[in-house]
Amino acid sequence: MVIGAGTTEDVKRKIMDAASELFVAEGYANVSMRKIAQKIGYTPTTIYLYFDDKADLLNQICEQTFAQMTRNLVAINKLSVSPMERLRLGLLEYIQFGLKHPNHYSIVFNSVIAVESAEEFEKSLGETAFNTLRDSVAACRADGSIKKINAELVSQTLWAGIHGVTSLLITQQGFPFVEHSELIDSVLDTLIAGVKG
Amino acid sequence: MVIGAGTTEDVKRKIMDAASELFVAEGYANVSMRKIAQKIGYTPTTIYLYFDDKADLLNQICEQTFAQMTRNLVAINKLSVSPMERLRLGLLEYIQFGLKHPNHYSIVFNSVIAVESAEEFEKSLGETAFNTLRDSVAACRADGSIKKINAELVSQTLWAGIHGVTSLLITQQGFPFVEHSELIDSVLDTLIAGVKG
DNA sequence: GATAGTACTTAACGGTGTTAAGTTGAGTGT
DNA sequence: ACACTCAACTTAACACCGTTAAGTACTATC
Repeated sequence: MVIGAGTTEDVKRKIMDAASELFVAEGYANVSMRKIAQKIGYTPTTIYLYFDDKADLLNQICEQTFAQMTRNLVAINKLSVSPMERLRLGLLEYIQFGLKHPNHYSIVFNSVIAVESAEEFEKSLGETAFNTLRDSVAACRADGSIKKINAELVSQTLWAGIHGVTSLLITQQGFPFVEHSELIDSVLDTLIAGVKG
Repeated sequence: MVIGAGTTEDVKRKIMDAASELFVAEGYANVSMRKIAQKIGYTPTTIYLYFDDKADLLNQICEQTFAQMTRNLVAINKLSVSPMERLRLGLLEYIQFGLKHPNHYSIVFNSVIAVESAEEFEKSLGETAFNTLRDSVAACRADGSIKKINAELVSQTLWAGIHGVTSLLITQQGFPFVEHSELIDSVLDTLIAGVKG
């Protein structure tokens, strides 16, 4: 095949689509390579022609999803509103995106990432999204709406806060939370009030 | 055996101790029933005489661990310091306990808890620990150091914050965090400042 | 028409959680 | 002393899992 490349990519795409669908519907642990293969009419071994292993397949699916989140966050940072409003919108988008993709979110942020592969891994996924937060905080410091000196510390504090509420709402579904939007607003209010300094 | 009852409990204890040790050392996913059994010189099937299944075994181990956390939190709430100081000490203890038992913490708070069993589950684990937070917040409201009216909302907001930093420090080990104690202090300062109202 | 290489499958290895059925041995009742 | 019961534990197996080495079939090129 000379012009090819289309076919190979098509199969890879079909695998990722099928895996993603099962993954969202049944959760990571309940999705086997055999199930994915069966869904698209292939043998399990075929998947290994396109992905190193199950973790690689899942990582590529998550990377794809989180690339979308980063695009959303970058778009928000370009809006013509005050830096502080942009910051709040970005934090809210992070939470809402996590709640809309709970399985992906849990894979990326609720499972322990081995220290060895962390440097490369973070470069592609979390780090790029986190950079939009860094930018947003820097803009708030530049216009004086945040007084604290250590912008990195502020950014990490904010991340901890929004991750906390996102993660709890995903994992502790049986807990008697107040209404979700009320809790999310409260977390954002609290973080922003606390961070202004 | 007439006075017995000791033996049965001893085996159960041995299983839990062996499982807990492996669990902490190698992580949940890498601990098999066969490994646990081998460690104490029994056959894997013996474990099923004392526990429903692997999840039940792990849950009972986590329950035991988190009972200790609750005892620590209750003790802190009895200290003769101001309600606000007690609140902060309790929040700090939660974070430090999580970081000291990262595997247990991840099982309980970083994996999705099925909605069906959540009511009973929460009664025993999270709920009792969370109640110490509710008490502490109520004391702060009573003495005027927290002005916000909705104490439940304040408690849940605080939980989201401390869970966030605990969870991130456990799972995102490759991320270039500032020094842990600095980040933890920042999260606590931010939450408390934001929550006073 | 032989050659090379791509796309995919067959068959298997070593592992997993879990269960039905069997064994062993100690305590009880007669 | 002998049969019985019952608890504690094991043997053997089932149905799955992720993964890999080897093989097949087809297609494009020389």
